[in-house]
Order: sequence, then structure tokens, then C-alpha cells
Amino acid sequence: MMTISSPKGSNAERSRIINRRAVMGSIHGAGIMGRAEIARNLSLSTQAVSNIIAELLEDGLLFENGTRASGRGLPAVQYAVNPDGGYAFGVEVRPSAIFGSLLDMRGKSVFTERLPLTDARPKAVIEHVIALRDKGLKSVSISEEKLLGAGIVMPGPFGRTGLAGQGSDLPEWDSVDPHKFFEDALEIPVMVSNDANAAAMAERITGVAQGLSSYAYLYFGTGLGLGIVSQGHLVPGAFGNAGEIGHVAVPIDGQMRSLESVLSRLSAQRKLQNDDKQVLDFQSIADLFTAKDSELLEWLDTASIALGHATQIIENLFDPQTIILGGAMPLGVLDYLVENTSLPELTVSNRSARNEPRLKTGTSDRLTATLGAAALILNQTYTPQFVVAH
Amino acid sequence: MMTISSPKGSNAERSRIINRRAVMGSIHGAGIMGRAEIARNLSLSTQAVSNIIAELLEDGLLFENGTRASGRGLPAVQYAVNPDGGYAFGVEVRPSAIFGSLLDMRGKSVFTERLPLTDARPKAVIEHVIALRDKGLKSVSISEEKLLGAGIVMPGPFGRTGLAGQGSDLPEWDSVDPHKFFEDALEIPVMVSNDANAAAMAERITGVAQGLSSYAYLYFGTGLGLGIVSQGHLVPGAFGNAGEIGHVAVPIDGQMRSLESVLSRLSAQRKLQNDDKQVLDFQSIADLFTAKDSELLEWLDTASIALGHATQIIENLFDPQTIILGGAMPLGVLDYLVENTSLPELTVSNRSARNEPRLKTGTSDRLTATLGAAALILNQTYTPQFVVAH
DNA sequence: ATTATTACTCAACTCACTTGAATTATCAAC
DNA sequence: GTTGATAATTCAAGTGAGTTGAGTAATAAT
Repeated sequence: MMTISSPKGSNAERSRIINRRAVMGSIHGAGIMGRAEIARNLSLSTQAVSNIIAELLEDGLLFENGTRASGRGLPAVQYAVNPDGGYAFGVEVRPSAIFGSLLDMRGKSVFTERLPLTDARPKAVIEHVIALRDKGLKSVSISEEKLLGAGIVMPGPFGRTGLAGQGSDLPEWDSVDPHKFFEDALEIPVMVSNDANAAAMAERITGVAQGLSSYAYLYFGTGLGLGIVSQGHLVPGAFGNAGEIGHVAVPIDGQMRSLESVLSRLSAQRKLQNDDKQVLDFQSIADLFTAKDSELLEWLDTASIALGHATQIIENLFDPQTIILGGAMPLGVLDYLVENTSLPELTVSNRSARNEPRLKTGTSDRLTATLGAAALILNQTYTPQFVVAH
Repeated sequence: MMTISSPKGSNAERSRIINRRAVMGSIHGAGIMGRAEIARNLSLSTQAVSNIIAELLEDGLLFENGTRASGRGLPAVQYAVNPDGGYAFGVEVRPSAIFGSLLDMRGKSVFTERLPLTDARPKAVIEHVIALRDKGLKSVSISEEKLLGAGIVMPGPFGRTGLAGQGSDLPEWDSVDPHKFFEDALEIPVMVSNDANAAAMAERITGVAQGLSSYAYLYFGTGLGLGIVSQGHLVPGAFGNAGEIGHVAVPIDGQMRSLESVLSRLSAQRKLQNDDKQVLDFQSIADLFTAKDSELLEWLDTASIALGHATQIIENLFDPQTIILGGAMPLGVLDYLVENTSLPELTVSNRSARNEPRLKTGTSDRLTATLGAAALILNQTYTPQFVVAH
């Protein structure tokens, strides 16, 4: 389902697109920055950067932010990203509801909304998506032109796989190319991804992964997903289904079980439901954690063992700067996992010289993936899709 | 140890470099190709491609290869990669020996040699490397200018990690940046990588991964490594140590054991040594396999179970087009593993619509990594280090 | 007050790609 | 066979975007 774009050659126009993004990315990463500094950073002439910045100012994507002297010489005029310069629309499609979000240029959420869904067929979904978009635009009084694009999060796996029927997939979409479908309907650039990848990108734009280029993100949705970022780019897999770590088996009490069956919100809910037959929501789990519920602590023990195994696999396969835990799981629970997981010793990540902890928590929110959907678009405007060697 | 190059902006000169590589890559991938066809492929004007091809002809990297008519219109002049246009130098450094190779532009090996090493310190190593280079150049009568670069394979992990002392590392190199060291000494572009990554690239240039963009490569060295290729690029990890899959634990006979301890040449050698206390080499294993040695078949049973687990992990984490098995293990053994491994069902790769098998064998050779080292350089000349969105 | 240093701008230049018209070679239809 | 459509190729002019070098302005150090 994921269209693999064949690489294109470069020309003047495409260079400008790349350089605009590189300039935006530099400023976004540093907060404020001067032209000469950016030019050095990107190995471009100051004149080139000056021209690009003039264009970006014109487009309202940047604004001047005073001057800063560093030692001798004329103090550099600083530029910062204009939060109101553009907005990214994020959509999360689940079988029973659609979530929408709007992020400003700095990744701040300015609108979120949930619409229940009774019909998950493409036609019904797109109507709801458009309704969400219009409501969002109206609620913050911005015009449609300011929309940079739409990020769409849909439950994976994409296409029929050995995991079909395992969870929350949308069978009605089997024969639809979501990317083309949404782009045709919304008429803005669209990126389609799964929840874990989107959440991973959200951390890169506003969260704890700022400044990191290679990291992994363990996403707690209903199940468990993994977003892999290598050199600033998502590793999508050949068919867009990379990161299905929930289905990897690990030994628990001498028995092989899928990670998802012991390390996910659903597994916690199942464990906690043993007593009273009601479905526990996010808040209930948070409350139980605060109350130091013994069943939950038991679950955490097991989950922590599972996380240790997951860490060993992820670290040895990717050698990331860090592994971030986030998603729809109470922060206390995630913190507890990070603190109480005994880290495997036999991995490449067990090194003395580290700037980042091996595990850390990211944002914990039921809307992580929805915001992440929009972050996919922001990431695109800040990350040139290329790297020049040396 | 791996230097992470910060992205640069683009300009006319860098565009030309990118486009030259894209043109070379198109032709290499297709075998022969005409200018207009390449232009369409890269979304460039035919004029631009014409200019680039003229330059590449001048440089001796291409030659004309007849014309081909396809329907109406003037038949297109076809171009092919000139094998003698340039050579890539590959070096594999092991604690006790250095291996050198030269590949022509089409990836054909024109020289290989082994030099024993009694002193693995950088100074001694570089002397041997230079000796290898000079011998190679002399043996095929090519001048130094035709060397495109050198690929260096060194035993990972790079830097001190939790795996230090586990295997074949080179402690003498702990405080040396191999990339800078070799580039200063050889005065040509250098790429440093581990054996698995290099082997994965070799398959992409000449082997069974031609035309694939996202795949995984299980490398049988002494231990077991994994090369991960995503969208034509290696996934190196934050510190160059991605792919250490050998240290991932899997259940064997109800017990967790590292993959390497059951699925590697060393593990086979240990198993087969039980009877007679001699070290078995590559050829001996091949002979035992032909003789259907019962101990070896026992080892294969266990190894096959381990490979099933490895497959489940790799497929769920990367969703590759295929997993290739290769390295210093007799081809019969690898084929046996591919045929007799029962593939896990619960993975995203277990889909009906597949162009590639889930497992297949690549090259089986003791020199796989040495040739792969040179392939790193060829890959660079064929793969522009960028992707323009859409 | 002078000088070194750095940021920035202007104008000229250059590189490499694009565009459009002209040319050539082939296939297909009459 | 002649004619017309089609496609590859080249030539020459045009364009976009980056670079270069000279000149100006503002600051810190001497």
C-alpha cells in the first residue's frame, strides 16, 4: 500500500526545495539562528541562505527575532520559526472513531477532536475527515491555504498479512491505496503511516527525541508497535509494515509469548479485569497505579521482564541512541517500566560513553498517535529528504 | 566511531554529482539503457541526461552498446557500464589476517588475496593494506587513478560495548577512527563497515538483491550478523553497530540461547568437534554435509529452529522484501536451512502476494565480506544519497 | 581612536538544468 | 513506395539558484 517513490534527479528547483527545508530544519532545531550560522551549518553561501530566508519571511514561515553578538563582528540577525506560519493536520483512523489534530509550525497542538465512527468504509471516513478539518480550521480561524499537509495514521498492517485478523485492522480498506485516496480528497500533501511511526516523529518535532537522529520508539497503543528512525528518517519496511514488534515472541515464565500479550495496554486490561468484568480505560489504569494495585504491580513485573527482552532485540538490531516509551499508557506506568527494567548486558548499547539513557519515557497521551500524524508533515518540512555524502 | 555526516544544502555542483550517480545507477540496474529512458526514469530532461552521459563517456565509465527500437520513432542509442571504467578496493581486516579484493565497475572480482597478520596494530595493518592495493593494481595492470575508493570491513562492534571481549574485536583500534585513518593513508574515499553490511551490499551490486530496495541479509561469519538495507541504504545504527543479531536470545529446547550459539559456523564447528578434537574448516563442513553426517544434520535441525525465530524477529521488525542467507558457510548448508526452516506464521511477511521468497540464499564464500567491502564503494557510485519526495 | 572581526548586501558570474525548435530514424497506414 | 505519426536526439537560448568578490556596517579588542 505504501508507494515507494523512485528517486529523482536534482535540478535548480528541487535544490531550492531541499535547501528551504534544510534552512527551516536548522532553525527549528536550534530555536533561533542567524544567516551566516545557517550557511556554515549547511555548507552553503551566506548569500544563498539570505535569499532563501527572504523567501521564507515572505511566506510567513519565519520572523526576525532580534540580534545576537557572539564575540567581535556585526551581531547576527536571528530568525525563528513563526508558529502561525502553517499548520499540519493529523488524522488517526480507528475502527470505531476518527481523531483529528492541528499542530502549528512549532508542533504545538491547537486543536484536537474525536468523532465516533459507525461506518469505517472509505467514503464515510473521508466525510468525517473533511468535517474534522473544517471544524479545526474554523476553531482557530485559519485559512485552508495554511495547511501544509495531512498525516494519516491507520492501523497496520497494510495489506493482507499473516497478522490479518489479529487486531484492529480495517478490512474495508483492503483494496484502497490510502495515500492516493486521501490526497485526492484533501488536495494537500498526504503521508500515511502507522501509529508507532507517527508517534516516533512527534517526539522528534517537539518531544524527547529532538536532536536525535537514530532512535527507536516503543508505542503503547492497544497493542505494541515500534517506530524506527535511522538518520532522521523512518524505516518503513518494504510494504510499510516495519515495527510490528508486538508479535515477536519472548520467554515469560519459561513459556514463549508474544510481546503484545504481556506488554500492552490490552494485556494490562485483561490482567486487571480478572476480578471485576469491566473494561478499564486509560484513567482507571492510572488510578490503579497511583493506588499501587497489587494486580497491576504483578502485571508490571511481567511487563518489565518482557521489556528487557524487547530492549535486547532492539538494541542489538538497531544500535539506537535511545529507546523511547510512549503512547496511550499512563506516564507513571511507563516511568515505572523504565526504572524497574533490568537492562540486558549483552548488547551493543551497553557502553559506558552514552549521552542518552538506554530507555526513557516520551509523551504519554491517548492522542500521541493523532498528534504524531500531524508531526509526519512537520518533519517533512524540516528534514530534507536527502543526505550529501561527506 | 562512525562519523555521521551532517546534511548539506544543495547547489549546482552537488546536483551534478547526484545526477551522475543516479544515471549510473539506472544503467547499472537495467544493464543497458537509452538516454530518453533514463531521463524519464529520473524526471530529468533528456538534454540534461545527454550532457551527463557525454561526461561519463569521457570519463570512460560508460560505453555505447548499439541501438534499440521499441515501436515507432528513432531507435535509442543504448549505454552500458564499462567494467574497466573504475575499480573498487575492498579490504577485510581480521585479527589474524587481511583480505584484499578488487572489483570492476560491474562488480566482478578481478583480484583477491590474503595476507597473514601477526601484528594487528593500525600501523602494521595499513602497511599490509597498501601492499595489497599495490599488488592488486599491478596484477591487473590498472593505474591508481582508476580506484574509486576503498571499502574497509572490520570486526564490530565499534567502540567499547557490552559485547566487547565476546569475539573477534581488535582492541588495538579502540582509540582510532578507522575512517579517518584509512582515508588519510590511502588518499581515496573510504567507507568503513562491518562484515554483514558489506555482504548485504555485495548482493545488491551483483547478487540476488539486485533490484531490491528493502531487505535483510543474515551473514554467517564466525558468528552471525545482520545487514539491514532500507530503501537502498544501509541502516547503520547510531554508532555503526546495528545488526548484531547474533546476541539475540531465542528458545532452543526450552532454554534461551543466543542465536550465534546455535546458528553460526562456530557453533557448527563446536558441535562437530565433539568426536575428534580438530578444528573444522569451511571445506570440511561442506564435505560432512555432502556425506550427510548425522552430527551435522542434528546441528542443522537446531539451527533451523533458531532461523525460524530469527525470521520472525526480522520480518516483524523490518518487513523486508526478503531475507538473504550468505557468508562463509557452504551453500548446501544454507540451501538446506532455507528449505527446511518452517517459517513463522504470525509475521507481516506472511502474505500471499509476494514477488520474493521469504528466505533465500545469496553468495556463499569465505570472501563474501571482502568482496562486500569493495561493493560498498560501488553502491555509492550507483546510489545517489538522497530521495526527492514524490 | 584604531583595528580586527564578523554579518550582510549588491552585482556579476557560473553551473547545470529546462525549453522549444529543428533534425533524424524508424514503424505503420494507405 | 509514399506519407504520416512517433520517438530520440541535438542545438541554441533561457532560467533558476547557487557562488564569488568587493564593499559597507556594526561590534569587540587593542
